[in-house]
Amino acid sequence: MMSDQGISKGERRRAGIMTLLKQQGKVSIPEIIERFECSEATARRDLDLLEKQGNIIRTLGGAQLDTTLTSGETSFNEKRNLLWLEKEAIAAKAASMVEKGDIVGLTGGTTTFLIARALKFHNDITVVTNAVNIAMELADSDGVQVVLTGGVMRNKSFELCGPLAESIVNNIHIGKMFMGIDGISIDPGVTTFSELEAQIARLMLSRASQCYAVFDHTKIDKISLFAIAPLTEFKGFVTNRLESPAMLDYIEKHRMELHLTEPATEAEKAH
Amino acid sequence: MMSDQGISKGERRRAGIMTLLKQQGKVSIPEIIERFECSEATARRDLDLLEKQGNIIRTLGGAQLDTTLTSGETSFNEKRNLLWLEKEAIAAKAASMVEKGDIVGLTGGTTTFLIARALKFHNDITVVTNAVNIAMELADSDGVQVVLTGGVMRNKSFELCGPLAESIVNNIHIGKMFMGIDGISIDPGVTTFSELEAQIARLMLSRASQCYAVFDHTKIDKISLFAIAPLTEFKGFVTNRLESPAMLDYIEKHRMELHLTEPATEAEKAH
DNA sequence: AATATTAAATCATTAATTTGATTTTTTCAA
DNA sequence: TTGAAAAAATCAAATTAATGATTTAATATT
Repeated sequence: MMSDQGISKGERRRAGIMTLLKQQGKVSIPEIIERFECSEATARRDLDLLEKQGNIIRTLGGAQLDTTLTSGETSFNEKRNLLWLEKEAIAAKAASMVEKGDIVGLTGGTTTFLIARALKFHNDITVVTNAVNIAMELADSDGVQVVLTGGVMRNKSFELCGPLAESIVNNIHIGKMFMGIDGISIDPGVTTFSELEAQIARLMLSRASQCYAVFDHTKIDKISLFAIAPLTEFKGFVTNRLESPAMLDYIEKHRMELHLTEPATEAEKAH
Repeated sequence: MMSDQGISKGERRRAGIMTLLKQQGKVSIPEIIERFECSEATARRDLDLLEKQGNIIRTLGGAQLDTTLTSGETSFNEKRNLLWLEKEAIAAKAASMVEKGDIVGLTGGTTTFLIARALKFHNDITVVTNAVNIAMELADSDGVQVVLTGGVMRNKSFELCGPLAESIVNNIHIGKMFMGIDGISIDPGVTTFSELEAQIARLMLSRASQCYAVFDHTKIDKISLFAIAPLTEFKGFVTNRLESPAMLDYIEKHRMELHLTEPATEAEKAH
């Protein structure tokens, strides 16, 4: 059936809960169950949702109005595709490291593409990239200036490579650089599948003040065909979790930054 | 499960339709069906929804961008719709001039974008362009190597300009070049709206063995703000019709080529 | 007017979301 | 600690929304 004016059963119920809350300052779960004839589970879910929207504060057995009327929107959500979710979290983390006025470097890759998407609504930043799809993603963003390295496009991967690309990269300076990679391990360091992409990545790295490798945990202790650089070339790493004690040791010993999106494990905490 | 930051299938499809529209000014229903692998019914429903949101205007067989916001003329849309067919014809004619092994240059613009689309299934050619959307269009084409000039992207027009772009263009050679323009007349010659685009166009022209200006008849005897080059710099012109006797005279006298997509009028035949 | 094309309307099917029942884990108060 | 209450997690049923196939009406084009 068509939703009348966009008011679904659930929305009506949650609106009712808010009315109750405004009337009495707080509500209990049993109260909601009785009043709206729903299960305990839905009552909880409604309160969770309202809390996520920043309207109320959960308490034991119910909820109360948020007295601090600062409407802070906290909307971090769960999704089906775990790896996608993790990449989005990694991208968000990386994007949060970007500040006004920054010159941000992005290589090609899924995670870096998501960083670009996250940067879309930043203001007064410049993004330097060799990925055509990243440039397209940022094309309608007013606050972001996009500089694309030229070069020959690798069909299907959207990456610009070759001497022409290199000649441009040699003429620019990058502030914070985020590099998408295919493998990371202590010994060869950071690696990738494609020789051409490795070369341009290496060059961009050399032009950047600070370079961070961004990757999900499946890339850890994996070695791809072509080496980009040893770990020591990097300012730090952005990933969801890093459970390898050896790598944690290495990162700590070399005073490199580690940005994690998931709650730290015992091993990680120890460092 | 909840999807709130996650983009639903339908939303993604409609966003894709908007991107298509921004790139090409219009879309057809079959185009949507092919591109997004959906039924005719959903394609229609999507367009209806987007129209309801005020973003686009439905036309017979598809939709086009709402241009009434920028130009208040009522009949403008019909004109534009007609022009589309002519631009496609012009693009097809230009594409037919391309041969195996050619190095083809394309500036930004609607007509040149359509040339790129027409070149998609050519084999063993190289396309050099400063337009990001043209590179994207050719990204999945096996027989076409794409070389993108780097540079700063002009947001919304997808064109790469500036010194970086120029430094790359200075290092390449173009065989047949097709230039999109905003105005053409005997006296200042070929002109365009944007200074930056004029400059990069001028440079590409200087690097090309043969350069053709491509335009529809509404550009004839129009003069835009920035001059690119006098007519004599061009090997020839590709358009739908050219009814100006003075320009016909001029073209004949200078032994330049004229490629028309519409049956020649008496005036044109006389030359 | 006749034909072909496009649009609208309808309905069955599929996909997605919401919900309630159940089980497991966590938290709180003694 | 331990038991009771609350919260979270899990799963299947129910509801709702989205889609595609089909039919019917409208519209361009000749």
